[in-house]
Amino acid sequence: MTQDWGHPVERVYTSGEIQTVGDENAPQSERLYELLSSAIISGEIAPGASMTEPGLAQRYGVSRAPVREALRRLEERQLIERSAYRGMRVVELSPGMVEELYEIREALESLACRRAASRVGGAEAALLKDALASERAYIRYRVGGGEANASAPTVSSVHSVIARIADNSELLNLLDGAIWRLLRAEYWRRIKRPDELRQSYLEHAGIVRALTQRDGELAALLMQRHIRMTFQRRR
Amino acid sequence: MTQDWGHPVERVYTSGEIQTVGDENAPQSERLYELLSSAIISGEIAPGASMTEPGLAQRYGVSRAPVREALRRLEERQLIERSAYRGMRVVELSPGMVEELYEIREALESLACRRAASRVGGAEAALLKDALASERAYIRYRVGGGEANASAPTVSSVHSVIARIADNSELLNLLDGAIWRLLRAEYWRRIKRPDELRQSYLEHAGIVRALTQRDGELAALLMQRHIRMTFQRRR
DNA sequence: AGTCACTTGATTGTCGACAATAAAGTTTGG
DNA sequence: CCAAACTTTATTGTCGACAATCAAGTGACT
Repeated sequence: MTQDWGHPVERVYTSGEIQTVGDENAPQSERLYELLSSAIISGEIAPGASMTEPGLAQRYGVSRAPVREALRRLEERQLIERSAYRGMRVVELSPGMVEELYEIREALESLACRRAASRVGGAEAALLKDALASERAYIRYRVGGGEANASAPTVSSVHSVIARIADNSELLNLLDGAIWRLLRAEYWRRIKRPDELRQSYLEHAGIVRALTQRDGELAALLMQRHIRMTFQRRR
Repeated sequence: MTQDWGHPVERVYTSGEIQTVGDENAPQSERLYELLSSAIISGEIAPGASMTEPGLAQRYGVSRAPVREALRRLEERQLIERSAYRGMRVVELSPGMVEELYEIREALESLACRRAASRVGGAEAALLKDALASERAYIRYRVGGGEANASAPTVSSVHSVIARIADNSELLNLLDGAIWRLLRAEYWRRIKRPDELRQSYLEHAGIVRALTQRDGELAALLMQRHIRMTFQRRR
């Protein structure tokens, strides 16, 4: 259940269920949905890239029906947008939208902190410390010259753990949706900057400290500041 | 562009575009999506009600393809949930989930207030006052014995106006999604209680006052309190 | 009677084909 | 040479049919 911040294929805030990655007998439409969304998030399919139903159907060797369903779901998630009868393209996040998303994250993740603080027991504290530890390990690996590819150690995100401890499934959903879209813009930028990761780690550590002391207000404040800082650090 | 809080068919927070209600040459899947979602929100299709693709297809006189697409979108919006190969049913909001949604509204709508306050000019102040006025008119109508049906005066929601002034399309989207689901549970309860509407109006007025004075922090605080109160007032 | 395997039934997943639509390209008239 | 109407072409919207899948009902066996 270690979800990773680092790998584009995975969702950041997933609910607690076990996600069988290579679900063999999953419907094609589901497979396509996963495939396309990770391709979009990872940037493999560039923002603004146009795609057509027949094209995708042929590329993935299925008929148009499952393609359409996957596309409808992506559209509802606002990862793609259709212009009637003339293809559809991956939505581009304007700088303004990215700022909006960061603002929303501030609000929602502070809320998550407030909720989480009152729910932190021994087990939860351990989870938080684990997350920090794996983040440390990841930074060591990167600083040691390790590349940011699939073989990198898994980083279970502090954000993800907090959201789960907050135990608000609706909040989890929203964060999942919002962050998912951010990821696409942020993943590649972050991954190339060990110094930023380290600074981020320090802020995470502060938040975790506040949480283990069950100081929700402080944790929320630190989280808000952390997200704002993360936004400002993006050059 | 007067969006109403009162009528189940409409979405509460809609973005600025003009919504041609009876879009004649819209795809069937779109029509079905609108139809089903308003039916679900208005309670016409009860929570927990199960429905099948062939059933819906026959009922609305179309094939299964558009039905499936509409259902996939509803599923992505989490208005319905599927249990594999055994029908699908309208999701029921547990009391816990309703509380979660209210909490999220607190966070997001306070944010909307903070943003809106710094953007309030003459035009925006007028919009806010209009919203209050139409709310007053609606209450007068209800108190005067008017029934809560389609012929009731339109209430343009203060919440909706604020969200639009906040000018954050992502925020608008999230509120739309979250509130949409709340509506279903809240609409019929609220509509039957003029006293609650009146109390709500007073709180709205306070928020608007703070906004027109461009006091974002106060407006945010009042909004948070208002939403919490609304939650607590639900018996 | 209880339990297990099988059959049945209904529903979902997927496919290929056809109609509808709108954009791009072509022709024709001024 | 330009513009407007027409044709072409690619794409989307919709349909009916078939295969896959699972739940429930049926019957045989202990």
